[in-house]
Amino acid sequence: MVTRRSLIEALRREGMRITAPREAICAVLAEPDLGHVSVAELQQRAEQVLGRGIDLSTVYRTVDALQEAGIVHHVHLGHGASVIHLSEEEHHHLVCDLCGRTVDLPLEELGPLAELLERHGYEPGTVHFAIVSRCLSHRDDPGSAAD
Amino acid sequence: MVTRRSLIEALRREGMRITAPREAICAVLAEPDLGHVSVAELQQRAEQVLGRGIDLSTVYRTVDALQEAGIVHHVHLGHGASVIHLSEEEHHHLVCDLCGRTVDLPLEELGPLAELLERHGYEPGTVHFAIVSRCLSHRDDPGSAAD
DNA sequence: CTCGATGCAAAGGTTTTGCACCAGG
DNA sequence: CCTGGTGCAAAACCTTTGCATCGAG
Repeated sequence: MVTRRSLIEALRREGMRITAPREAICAVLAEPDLGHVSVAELQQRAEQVLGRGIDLSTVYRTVDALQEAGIVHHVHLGHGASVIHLSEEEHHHLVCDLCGRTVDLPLEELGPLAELLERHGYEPGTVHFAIVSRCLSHRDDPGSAAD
Repeated sequence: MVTRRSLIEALRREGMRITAPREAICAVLAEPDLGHVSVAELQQRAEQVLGRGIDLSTVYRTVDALQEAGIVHHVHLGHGASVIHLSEEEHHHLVCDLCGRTVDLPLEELGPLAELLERHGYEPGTVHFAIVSRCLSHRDDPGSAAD
């Protein structure tokens, strides 16, 4: 279980300073039902927590710091902005190439894939990834994508 | 086997006009050893074929047209620009989150995954996708990503 | 001749960077 | 204090769009 405090502790352990914006961002990331958020969403929520504005670049830099610390990862889910999620949350994504609809895949479902990654010298399990395909309602559409 | 001519025929069949830039782009896409190219690379190669400049927006629009026709797809391989590849070339990618190193996966290796996609109402087989993980030399690195 | 394609330029969205100032340790 | 974080502004990067002109059919 990740708490606001444990995230902040991790930052401190990395020799990073604890500032108000970072505390707010950590608070948002520790929200129990948080799936994955874009940097812009993270900014907005953190601003609500903090009660004042936080610059986007600050959010980007804080996310970088949290990535350095191995606490979060970001993934590019097909088109548009990337999303941030806790490294602890080991799930992956199925993304529809056309409508962007996303389904979370629990780790257990990817057993066979792990072996495949391993065989090619890639690390299974640790990193979040996205599988882009097409959902039911777009299965037989022509090739145009949604960007 | 995809040839320059077959690509152009496909465009014509879609009611699209055959212009010099499009012929050059099709010629590049038909190159036998072409794996996947970014739009910028496609532009540069097509300019060499054509012997004069082609505007980037023209390349984007031609790629869109070829996507409409179902001839090519584009994928976002993690960070940076997306890459274009022939739809016919049914392979997928393992991408290292940290260094961008890419391994091509033949379709056969993804058998188990197809069943998984199917179960979640996603279309297996048709769409190119990328699996982002970490390659051997970065397996135990901290979280920082390469963007 | 007509409509679609082109080139150019401008804008849009995401992410990064430079810099002066502020504040955590 | 001193170094690192912040906000602001500007830039970089990828992609899309508006518009006048050109050329394929």
